[in-house]
Order: sequence, then C-alpha cells, then structure tokens
Amino acid sequence: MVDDNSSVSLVARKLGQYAPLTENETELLARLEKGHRTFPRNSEIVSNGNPLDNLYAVRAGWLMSYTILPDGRRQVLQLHFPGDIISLCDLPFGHTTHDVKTLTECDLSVFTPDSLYAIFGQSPRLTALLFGTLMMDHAGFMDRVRVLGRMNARERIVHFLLSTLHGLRMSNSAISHKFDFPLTQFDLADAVGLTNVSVSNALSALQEQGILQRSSGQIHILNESLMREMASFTERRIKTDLSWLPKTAR
Amino acid sequence: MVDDNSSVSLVARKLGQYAPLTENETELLARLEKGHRTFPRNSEIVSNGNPLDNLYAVRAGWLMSYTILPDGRRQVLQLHFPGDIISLCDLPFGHTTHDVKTLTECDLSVFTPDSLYAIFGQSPRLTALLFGTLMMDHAGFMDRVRVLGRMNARERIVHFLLSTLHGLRMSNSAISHKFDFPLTQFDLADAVGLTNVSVSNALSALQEQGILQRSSGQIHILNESLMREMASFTERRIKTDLSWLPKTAR
DNA sequence: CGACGCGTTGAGTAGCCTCAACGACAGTGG
DNA sequence: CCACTGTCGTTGAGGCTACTCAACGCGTCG
Repeated sequence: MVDDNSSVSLVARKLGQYAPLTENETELLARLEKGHRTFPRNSEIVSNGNPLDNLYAVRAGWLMSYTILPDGRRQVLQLHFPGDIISLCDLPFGHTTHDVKTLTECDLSVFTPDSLYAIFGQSPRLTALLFGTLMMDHAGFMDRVRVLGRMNARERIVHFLLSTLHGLRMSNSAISHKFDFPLTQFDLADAVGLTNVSVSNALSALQEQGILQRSSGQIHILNESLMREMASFTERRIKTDLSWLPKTAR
Repeated sequence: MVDDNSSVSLVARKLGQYAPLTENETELLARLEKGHRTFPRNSEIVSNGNPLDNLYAVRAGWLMSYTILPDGRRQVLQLHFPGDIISLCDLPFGHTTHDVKTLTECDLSVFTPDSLYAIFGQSPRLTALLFGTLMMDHAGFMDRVRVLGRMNARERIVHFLLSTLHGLRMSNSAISHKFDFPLTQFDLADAVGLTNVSVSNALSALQEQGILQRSSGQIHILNESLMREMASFTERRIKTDLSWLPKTAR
C-alpha cells in the first residue's frame, strides 16, 4: 500500500487540474477520503436499484459500472479510475441506477451523500467543480453514443482504448503509451457492444498492423495519432477559465 | 402563436415538476425567456465547434442535436422539447460540441451564458435544479449506451419512441399515447444507429403486430406496457425530495 | 492432476447494410 | 393547370459484418 501521499486527496488532485484549489477546499475534499478500505478484485461495490446510502472515492485501482438486461446481456457503462467519485450521478435519484464492481484490487473511500451535501453547502466553487467532472462524463457518454451508433468493431475498440488512456491521464498525467489493462475481452466486448470473439479478431488485426501491442494484461499504444484519426477521437478538456463558477472564489 | 401563457416560463414549468419554485425563482427564469424568436423548420441553430455565445430555451417546437463523423455518417444525440435548455452541457467547455437544428418551426429564447451565471450567483437552489435536469439527461445517455450497445433494431426503436414520449410528458403531462412525430425515418435511423431501410422494416413489423400505428407524421402507441417490457424501459424520475439542494430555500 | 477462466481460431448463420427501383406527395415554376 | 423536381417511405436482391456455436491451447489455482 502506498502511504507516502495518503494525505493528499486524489479527488482534489483531479479537480485541481481544472482550477487551483484553496487550502480550505482541499481540506474539505480530504475529509471525504478520511476513512478508506481495500476491496479484492471482482467485488460487487454497488448493486442496481438499491437506496443510495454510500458514495465512493477511488484511491487506487480500476472499477467498472454496468447494467444487465433482463435476458442477461450486459453493457459496460464506464470505467472508474483513481480520483473518480462513484455514484455521483445517482444523487438526484436517491437510488443506484447500475452495478459497479472492481476490476482490480481497489482502495476506496466510503462516505455518505450527507458528506457531499456538506460540501455543497460550504463551497459553491467545489460544488461547481464536482458538477464540472460530471459534465465531462456527460460529454463522454455522448461520444460513446456516437461510437456505438455509427462505428464498426475496430473503430469502437480504438476509441475505447483512447478514452481509457485519456481517463487514466486525468488523474495521473505521467501515464505514457503503455498501461495495465485489467479488462478481459468479455469486459471490453460488453463495453463496446460486441462479442469477445469480435474483440479478439479486431485486436489481432490492430496488432497485425502495428497500431498497438498486447502483452499479459498490458496495452501498448504504438500509433496514437493514427488511432485518434481512425476513431475521430476528440479530447474533451474543461475550459480552464472557470469564470462561470458561482460566487467565484468568495 | 399562442400568447395566453407567454408570461409563464416553460423552463420554470418543467423545473417546477421537480420542486416547487418561489416567485423569485420563477421570475429569475422568466428573465431568460424575455426575448424570443421563431425559426423555420430545418434551421441550423448551433454549429459544432463554435464559441458558446448563446444558449436557447425551447418555447415551442422540436429540435435535435447530432454529430457528423468525418466520413459523413451522422449520429443523432438528443431531441429537445419545450422547456429544455439547449447547449447547457457545453458550458464547461466554452464551445459547442455538436450541431443542433430544428425539426419543426420553433420558438426559441436566446440568451447568453452570462444570464445563466447570474442565476447561478443568485439562486443556488435553481442552480441545483438546472444541474438536476442535466443529470436526467446524463441518465438518458447512459440508457442509450445500453440500448445502442446491446439491443436489436426493434428494441432500439421501441426504446427511442418511449423515451420521446417520456420527454414530451416532461413539459406537458397531458400528452397521451398519440403524438406528432416530425422525424423522418432517416432521422430516426441516425438516432438509433440503423439505416432508414431497417427503420422502415422494423416499424412495419411493429405496426403489423398491433403494437403501434403510424399516420402522416403521427405515432400512436397502442401497447405501452408491452413496449416498455420489450425495451426494458425504465422511467427516470428525479427524487422529489430534493433535500440535497445546497442552501435549501434560503 | 483436473477444473476453470481466458484467448484464439474456424465454420456456418443471421441481422443489418448497400444498392436500387418505385410510388406517393409537396413544392416550384412555367 | 400541369410537368418537373426533390424528399420520403417502401420493397426486393445480394452482400458483409458481426454473431453463434464449437473446439482447442494456455495459464492459474485449488
């Protein structure tokens, strides 16, 4: 377990990329992550339809949220990385709207909605930043609708890998072109609306063409710019001028 | 032109469904819709990538937002109905991220981001409600990812029609099972990731089975409960207990 | 060692796509 | 008033992508 930066909130680090935070704001966020606990790989963290008792801040590890159709088909909705807050989007519903489970061993901070409400009450600026991350997610889902609606197998996979890389860099800008990728091909298939067979074929083809390389749970992006073009991937960056924040830096 | 309710903000009416609004709040929203103008059918309202100079509140008519891929493929992202605010989700980016055009003649209020910032500064509760609607959209996009990723032609169309009906009822709860539907089959196809041919076939099949009926730009839902089951459609309703609103009703 | 999960590969299939032709209809201009 | 034009929806023929089903190799773990 890495303890050398346990005092720094990963959520704060991520939000700090959008706008500088005051000490007070950092402290507010750190409070969310006071208590934390590790979950083994493949743990069910959130179960669809339950009352929203807890939210989770990811301190380490990967998770994914997904839904199961009545007949068993599964759709992976989103990956969650360090710095993300899980179930934030369910706040206005009061209950969870999908399942979440860990893809790796995870270190999560568990807190209640009330802890967030406290932040909402105390810092309009943090509130806005949190909503900002939600709107980033929103844009991400709009992109995925475009991908799932109009792209073929290879384009889908390329886009997904790029957005994964992008998501990783959000909390750790040091991520290069090579990264651990703990999803099985079944997971990846359920994320991009294909079958494991098609995923296997497409990945092989991509590797064949020297676009990427795979090795034991790792992905190596060999030609990022070509991949961006293939999937018409556009990186969404929140406007750094956050003049729209309510009560700016009171 | 209907003038008898021109003094009532449609946005206010929609937000009022989630939580009662004070007079002051209603007045704030009404300010957004002070000026308005009509646009003919098929007008380009928003063009992808431009600076976000204006937002629009829909007072009457239907619009749709969409993206065009480099090779011309199109994906319809969302329909917009009376009471909706267009481009709200682009606020943190400072530029538009998709195109919007009118499907019918539309009556739109045009206002600047600054007008919204004014609301953000004056009413945290309205701010939260506006974000609430955004999170409803968010949930809608998550549902669409599930639909596009894992459902076949008929299920997709059924789901889309139901969510359209649901969206209409959001601003006008009097909508029954029969409603105008100004989308062409090309539009519908681009919304659910199919071709016009598949849409035509699927609609014919649905009509054949007595599930719905079409007649000159109208859709008549004959068996809503069966359709809900077919597409495992779940109606998202924002929790009416909005205790999480910051500075509740100060 | 056997059991299981995971990835790969092959053969056959199904759903949706492409291309094309045609009819209905509305708008336009002569 | 009527051809002319373009959009829209329908239907058919053929093709392609991704799916289903299945077998097999590999590695991990009990």
